[in-house]
Order: sequence, then C-alpha cells, then structure tokens
Amino acid sequence: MAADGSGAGRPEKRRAIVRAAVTVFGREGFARASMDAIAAEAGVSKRTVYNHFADKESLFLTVALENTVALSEHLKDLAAEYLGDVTDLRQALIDFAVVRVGAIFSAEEHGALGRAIRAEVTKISADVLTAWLAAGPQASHQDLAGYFERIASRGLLAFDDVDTAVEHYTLLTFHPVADRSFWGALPISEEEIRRVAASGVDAFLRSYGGPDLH
Amino acid sequence: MAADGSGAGRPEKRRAIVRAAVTVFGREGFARASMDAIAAEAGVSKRTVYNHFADKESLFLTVALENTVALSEHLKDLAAEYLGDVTDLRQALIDFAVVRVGAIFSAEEHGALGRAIRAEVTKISADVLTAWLAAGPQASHQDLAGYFERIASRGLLAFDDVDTAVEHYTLLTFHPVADRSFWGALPISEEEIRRVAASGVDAFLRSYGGPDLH
DNA sequence: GTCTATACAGGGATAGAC
DNA sequence: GTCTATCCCTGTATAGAC
Repeated sequence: MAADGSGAGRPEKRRAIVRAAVTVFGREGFARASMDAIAAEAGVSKRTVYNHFADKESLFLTVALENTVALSEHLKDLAAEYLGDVTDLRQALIDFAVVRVGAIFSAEEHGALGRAIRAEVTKISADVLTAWLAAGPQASHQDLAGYFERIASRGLLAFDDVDTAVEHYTLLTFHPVADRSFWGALPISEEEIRRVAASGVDAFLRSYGGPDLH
Repeated sequence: MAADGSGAGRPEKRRAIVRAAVTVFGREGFARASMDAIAAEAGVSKRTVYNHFADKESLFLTVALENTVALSEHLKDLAAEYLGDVTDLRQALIDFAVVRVGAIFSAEEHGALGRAIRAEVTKISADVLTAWLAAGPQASHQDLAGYFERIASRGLLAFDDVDTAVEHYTLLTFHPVADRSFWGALPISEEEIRRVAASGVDAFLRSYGGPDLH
C-alpha cells in the first residue's frame, strides 16, 4: 500500500484529512496534536487516516508542503495584482505588504503551520526542509525579484543585487509583524500593520529608491 | 513547601537543574522534554526537581526568564563595548551586529530556548509572556535606543523616531540570520553573518545616516 | 532533613488488529 | 469503526543513605 497520501482511497476523504490536519497541527503544534483529534476533525476513522498516510510525521510534512504551495500561489496572484502595473510605487509597496501579511496570518492557519514547522525544524530532515523552503519562502522571493527588476528598469528602484533588495523589503515590512505577533499567534491590529508597512516602505525607499522615483 | 524554585533545598542543586533544563528544553522543546531527562542531565533525582519546581511548566518558565535576563545583560555589555564610543559608525554597527548574533546563537542554548518559547507562545499566559518580552527583547531594544540617540546627537544618524530606527537596524542585521538559521537551529557560516551584517548596515545607513556621517 | 533510587498510578499517545 | 497492545510521560509515594 502507498500510505504516502498520494493515490489511496477517496480523494474527498484525503482532502478532509489534510484540512483537519492543518487545523489541528496549527492549533496544537506537532507534538500535542493527536491522530485521534485529526480523525475526529476530519469526520473519518483513524484507520482511514493511517490508510492515506503512513504515520503522523508524514502526514505533518505532507500537509506543511501542500499548505506552503497553496500559499505561494496565492501570494503570486497578489504580487501580480499589486506590483504588476505600478504607478504609485510607495503606495503599491505598502498595499502589497499589508495584503501579504493578511494572506499569511489571516483566518487560514498558514501562520500556525509556519510556527509548527519552525518548532520542529531540528527534527525535520534536510531534504524535506529544503523542499519546503523552495516551495514556500524562496518561491515568493523569486517572484518578487522579477517585479523588482522590472520596476528598477523604469528607474523607480536602484540596487546592485536584487536578492538583497527583496530580502530587505521583506525584512522591513513582513518580519516586524511576524515578530510582534509571534508568527500570527497573537492578534495585531490592522492599524498597526499599516503603520509598520508604511514606515518599513519609507525606510526601504530611502535605501533603494531610484532616480526617477519622485 | 515553596516548590517555586525560590528558597527550597541546596542552591547548587537548583543551579544544576536550571542548567540541565536549558539544555533539554533547548534540545527537545517543551512537549518532548521529559522531567526524567532533565533530572538525569542535572545528576539529581526526579524528586529533587519536583522539590524545587512545582511542575514542568513552572520549571520551563523560570528557566526561560532567567535565561533571557542573563542574555540581556550580556548584550548590554556588548553594546557598551561596541557602541559606547564610536569613531567609525559603519564598522561599529557591523561589528555589534556580528557579536550580537554570536551571543544569541552560539554554543549557549539561547536560540534553542527562544525557539521553544516561540513554539509554546499560544500556551503561555499573557502576563508571563509580557514579563519575558520586557526582560529580553524590549530591554535590549531600550538599551540600543540610548546609544542611537547619543550617536544621532553627534549628527551621525538622523531619524524622527528612535524606536523605529532601532527596530529597522535589528530587522536588517539580526533577523536575516535568525530567519535563515531558523533561530539558531541550522548552522550559518561566520562569513555569511558578516556579509549579511554589512549589507544590512549599508541599507540602514542609506536610510538613517546623519548629515555628519561622512 | 535533604537527597537518591525506584516503583507506581493514571492518563494518553501511536500504531495496528479484528 | 472499535478495540487493544505497548509504550512513555507526569507527578507522587516509599524506601533508605549521607
């Protein structure tokens, strides 16, 4: 039997299990989450869970990877919407920062799963972690880099190294929220998110604003 | 009986327990760590652990708080050494960034405990978390703010809000390392730390460099 | 009187059997 | 889908040792 979550059983059961696992792992973390709770949340028997996934660990890793893939695609759409055709760069960078934080830390348990991954990072194999990074944070980074290059070619940004510029943008606009909210564990007001994004973007543009910005 | 870790029993036993708890909680996280393992690591019986600390949770919180207090004091010394009497601001900010990262993520398990706290943040009471933040990150932030004010008064830095400036310095020089290494879980080369610190400080100074910087 | 060593009760977990 | 074997953990209890 496969038991790797790929081909066995009814797909709608599998989806229910994955959704339930996101919820429970997100709420409890890996160690506290029980397979009983996940089965109950999914409305299936525990046997069905073990039919689709070999064990707790492989369920967790599968769920984490699928979740980060879905999030990356969502972020890609948001980047296209906010950074694809920029007129007011400052406003676009602020707005994108706000919606990005919202996408990662809102109702869906992306933030909680991110926290769970980070909590378990010493127990995760290097391969799996590399795959998770590539599908998630690095994919978003690459996507942003494309937009930054295009914006720079219009003279609105100026940098030697696009990767450093992207990283600094993320550090100044995303990480303050991630840090204060402990990766989405504690609430943070919409107003504070906007304030942080604005001050981060202003600092970013003082560093990386191009000759034709104003 | 007190059993809050304050007055009972021999102090050297208590110290051994706290040291062992740092090691084991740092290595395993809260949920995986067992009181048996902590007792064994400390070289005392489990009963002695329970003689000093009411339960696993209070041991963890005590250890986390004491650890962050010690780290803050160490960082305060480093700040005084590197930022107390600045001649070359860029070099001072880079050097301090490097030693700060080293202090937090080197051999001592500060980073591991920080990760454990972040993993448990949803289960920690607001009071305890507030106390931990005040004794740790916020204390270091305040300390840095004092140095930044003094440096700004010499015209080497310029900012409207010292707290934002300090936060951006930390975001640009500390968080890249914390993020890449997953708060110290994965190794990161000295060379990369220096490179990240330099590019972070350069971006910081493009934003916050004062009129008399050059 | 504090510590060690060990055993044990009670609960809960994974994983698998039926 | 239920039931259970097996294991591990917390926290307590019961011995005796320095």
